[in-house]
Amino acid sequence: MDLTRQRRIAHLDMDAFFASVELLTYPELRGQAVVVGGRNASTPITNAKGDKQFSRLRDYAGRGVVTTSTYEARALGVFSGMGLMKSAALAPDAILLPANFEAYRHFSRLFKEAVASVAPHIEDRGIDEIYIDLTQVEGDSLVVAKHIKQAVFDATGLTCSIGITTNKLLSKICSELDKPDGITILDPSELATRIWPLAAKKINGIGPKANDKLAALNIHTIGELAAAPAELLVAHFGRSTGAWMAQVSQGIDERPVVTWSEPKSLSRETTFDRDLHAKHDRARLSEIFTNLCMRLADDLQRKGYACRTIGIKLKFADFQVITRDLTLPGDVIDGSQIRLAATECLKRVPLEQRIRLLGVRAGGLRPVQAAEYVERETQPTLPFEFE
DNA sequence: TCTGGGGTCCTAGGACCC
DNA sequence: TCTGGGGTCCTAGGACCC
Repeated sequence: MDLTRQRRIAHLDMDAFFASVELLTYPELRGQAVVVGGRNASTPITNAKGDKQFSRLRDYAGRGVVTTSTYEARALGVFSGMGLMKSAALAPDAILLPANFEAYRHFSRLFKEAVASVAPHIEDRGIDEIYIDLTQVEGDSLVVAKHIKQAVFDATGLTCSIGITTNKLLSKICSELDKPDGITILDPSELATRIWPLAAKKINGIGPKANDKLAALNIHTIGELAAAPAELLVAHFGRSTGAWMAQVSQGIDERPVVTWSEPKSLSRETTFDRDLHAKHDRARLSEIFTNLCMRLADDLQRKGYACRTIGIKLKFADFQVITRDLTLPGDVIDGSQIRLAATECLKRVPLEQRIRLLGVRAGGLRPVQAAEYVERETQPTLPFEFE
């Protein structure tokens, strides 16, 4: 293999994925502002005449957020991550559908299989996006991109957007440039004209905090970042992040497309319908806590991992988040052992404030075949206390 | 009327060992 | 009594991503 050959990397992003899957189920909603989200959002009801009754954003009450929205809803200012109550103020007539993750996972599998039939070197980046290494794939980039998009559409009825460049960084930026249903192919020589004018936060890895810090240095675009002295960036962001920023602003990114990696942690968490108090709502909390541990144990068993570190996460009424974890002498996999370790963690948390969210995490994962269990004393099983 | 759930990676201090 | 440096593991928090 010629290692000096320039790579050809694609980033593929499904267009408004969850909302688009819902439109396959409810084609009558096409062209309308539709929002997916909210745990307690109600599924459409079909009346005696066969008409479907969709719930509207204005009827929603609760703590849910927008998981995704159609382009029509985005035009009204409704974007993912926004509280549903706030989006209801912007688009009261928008249709609200509950998230159906089973369906999304199904279509996720379908589109990834379709891409794999054209180009098998794929890195999974979540439910709705992937990187594809096209270096060994024959053919013109535009032709290959069209071929992939057609395969995805034939398998799912869904559209996607693709960016093709020499690396993951630039392809990720490019897949967004012509959304939805677009193809953007960029040659490294076009860096200054097409990438440098873009906002610095378009770089994957520059989030709200880093963006604010950059803005304070009067750096707003990728071009301004590229023009900034590396010493300035290192002084403000540290050696590693500063050097990384200097690199990516020049369009440099050598990260390979990684087709598989072992998971590092699994977790389950839940936000309550109302904030709960450690004392007054003790029974309810204990029940939820046990449930999270059991679901986590179930996830571990289903995926075939044991774990050695158990952690908990609490979010209080004021949104302060704390975590505690405990590394055990041996691997564990069953719910009651997880519950015991999580209870040990919980003992180290001050519980004066009302609690908004509770989570349990398993870290230090090992495939069950490689797990090492240690002898333990017989421990009481349920019920456990929440304290 | 605020703000979900599931992940990864990084940093930094302290313990502990050589 | 005082003085090291390096490496790894554990824990807590935080930024970021989808």
